[in-house]
Amino acid sequence: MKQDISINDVAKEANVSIATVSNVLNGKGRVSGITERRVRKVIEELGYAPNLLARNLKTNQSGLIGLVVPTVKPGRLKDNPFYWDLLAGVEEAARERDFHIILAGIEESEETFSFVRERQLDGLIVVGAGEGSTAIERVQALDVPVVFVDNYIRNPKLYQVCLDDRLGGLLATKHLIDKGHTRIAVLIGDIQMERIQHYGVLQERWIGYRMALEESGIAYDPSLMIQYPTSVEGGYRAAEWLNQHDDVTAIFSFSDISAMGILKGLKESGRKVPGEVSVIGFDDLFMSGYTHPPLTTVSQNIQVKGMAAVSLLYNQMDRVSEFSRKVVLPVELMIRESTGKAREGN
Amino acid sequence: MKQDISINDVAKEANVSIATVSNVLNGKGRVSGITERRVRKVIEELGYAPNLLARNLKTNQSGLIGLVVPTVKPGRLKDNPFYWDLLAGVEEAARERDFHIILAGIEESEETFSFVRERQLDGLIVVGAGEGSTAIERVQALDVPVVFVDNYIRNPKLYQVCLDDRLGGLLATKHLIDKGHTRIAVLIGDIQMERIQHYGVLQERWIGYRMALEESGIAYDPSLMIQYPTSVEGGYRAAEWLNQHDDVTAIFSFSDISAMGILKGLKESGRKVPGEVSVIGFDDLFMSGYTHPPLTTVSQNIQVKGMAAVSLLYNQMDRVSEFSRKVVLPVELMIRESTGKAREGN
DNA sequence: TTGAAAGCGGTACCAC
DNA sequence: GTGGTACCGCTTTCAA
Repeated sequence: MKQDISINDVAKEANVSIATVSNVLNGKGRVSGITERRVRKVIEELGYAPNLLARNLKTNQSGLIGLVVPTVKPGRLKDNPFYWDLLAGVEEAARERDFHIILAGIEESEETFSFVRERQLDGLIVVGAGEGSTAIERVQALDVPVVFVDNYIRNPKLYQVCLDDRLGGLLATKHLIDKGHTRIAVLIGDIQMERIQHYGVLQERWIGYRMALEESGIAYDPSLMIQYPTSVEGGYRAAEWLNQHDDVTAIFSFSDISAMGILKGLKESGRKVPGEVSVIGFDDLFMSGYTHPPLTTVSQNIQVKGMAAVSLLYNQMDRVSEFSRKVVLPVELMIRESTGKAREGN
Repeated sequence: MKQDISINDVAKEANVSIATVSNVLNGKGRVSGITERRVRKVIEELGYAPNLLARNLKTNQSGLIGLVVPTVKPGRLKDNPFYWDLLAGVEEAARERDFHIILAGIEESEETFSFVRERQLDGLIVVGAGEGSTAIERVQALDVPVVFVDNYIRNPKLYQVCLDDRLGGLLATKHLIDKGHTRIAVLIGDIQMERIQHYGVLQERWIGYRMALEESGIAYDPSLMIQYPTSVEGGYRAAEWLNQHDDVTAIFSFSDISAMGILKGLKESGRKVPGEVSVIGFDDLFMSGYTHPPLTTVSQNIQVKGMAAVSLLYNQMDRVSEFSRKVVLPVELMIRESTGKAREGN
């Protein structure tokens, strides 16, 4: 490790005190133009860079924002390209104020979030923790600015950014109904329906789904809720389910990832999309326009989501008073080719 | 901000000195079992967590690994799901030794990497900097453990992890030739061919391509090198190019991302894949099995790549002597449905 | 086995 | 305008 040049070296070289060097560094205090120039020159020459650890120790800020994303297996980040876009948005917004992003995969159930305090993080963005989980309390106990992304938490004190999921669910379902579908399955995720209120995102989409049915006078049928995981594999299995339920002509997958599994499974069974079954997803991932057939889905701008989260964090740090602590981002129906008219004769 | 409990508070509460607390924390020095128990109890009660900023300031280590990924537009991370997988691998490996990942998008040309020294990063993983770029020298000047991912740098002193790109190029091309193709275009990326030696990854794949041609006695035709960007958009434009070059029956895209653009473009022009044109990619991204048609491609395990990079970093930190500083990961041909027999009659 | 004290590299207050 | 200096919270000699 190369020995670092410290503020002392600069001060010595420039024949000033470290206080003065610190002043020119931070533009605080009064420093004469002449001195400032000299100091800057020395800084340049020596290639001095301040040690943020020291600065932060003193100021008690780290300039670090933690991004907490869920893991699947212990220690393995969830395999979803979604997160990269989110991260990109977060990074971009953080960079504007010279924050850096520290990334941590968290196993919801057990993790302690101790690194937040240990590293003196200035803010935390938590993605997708269920309301049931104790993670939320634990995070709040940290007493650090936090923004929750894609959580539905019934607490107006909390800063959150989420989607208009309900509208998304409504739009998607309506679209299917418009195409003549009445038996519409939902790949809802690996949850028990009794506990759906703990999964806000899913619940909202589900409510939207039900609203659409209701508007059209179609009865809600709980047996149409497929409780497989929101993953490619889960989608694949959902395709099998569809094969055994021939009266079902359409399926609404609550994520594009699993919709892709559905598409794949259906294809392997030789069933036509949308000829025999219509498939609609949610997310509009980068690749969703490239599946076979291109996936009809509910679109969201994930990158903007990341930026919104950081912005909310800044509000907290700046103690900006706000109208609402909750940012709801819009959704849009993206009609492509995986949905079509319902088959005749049911 | 909640006022933090410091080591002083613990010491006071436990009636010991801070040195003793420090000792039990780090398992160093000698501490009697009875004292240790008492201290631990207090730590527990107070919910004390050590301030890493302070510790790191003292020890001159940060427990942080920087992951540097390229940006496209100023401040915008490159939109490629590839990176998420890489990150997942890095995070997983880092976590094993309680390192955290700090993420930074870098605009190759100008960025100073000053944050590496400012934050006292313990290691750096740099993804995809071209040999031409000065980034490499600048990084080395930092004098911190560095691993380069997907760079080809002809410097055996450097730690690198990369793929057997040449073999990948060879395999892909051979596969096409076996199917009877002789006019095989390459979507090589947005570069000038004279400067290809600055883009090691591309160059290696390209060499593999040429080797395959040579083995089969097919002449290399420079006019078949399409110099559009390695992006969906670039691929889309490449499809237009293909439309104007009817004698070309196959295209080898140096990334799956751009292959998807090709597929899309071809489809919109009503051209059949692989009936009229065969398309082969490189990467085997998560979604490549879900395109239409499923993409034949050269497969790599990106997550393992990330883990390998961290492992190489550890070697440096531990001053482990190694056989080679370069890890070459294997590739595998993944034959799916976007490649087929060449059209009759040329 | 334990504790006092000297830093690590900065910031910021206060005196000059 | 500038400099002296007391911390920030921890690790680490070195004595006791």
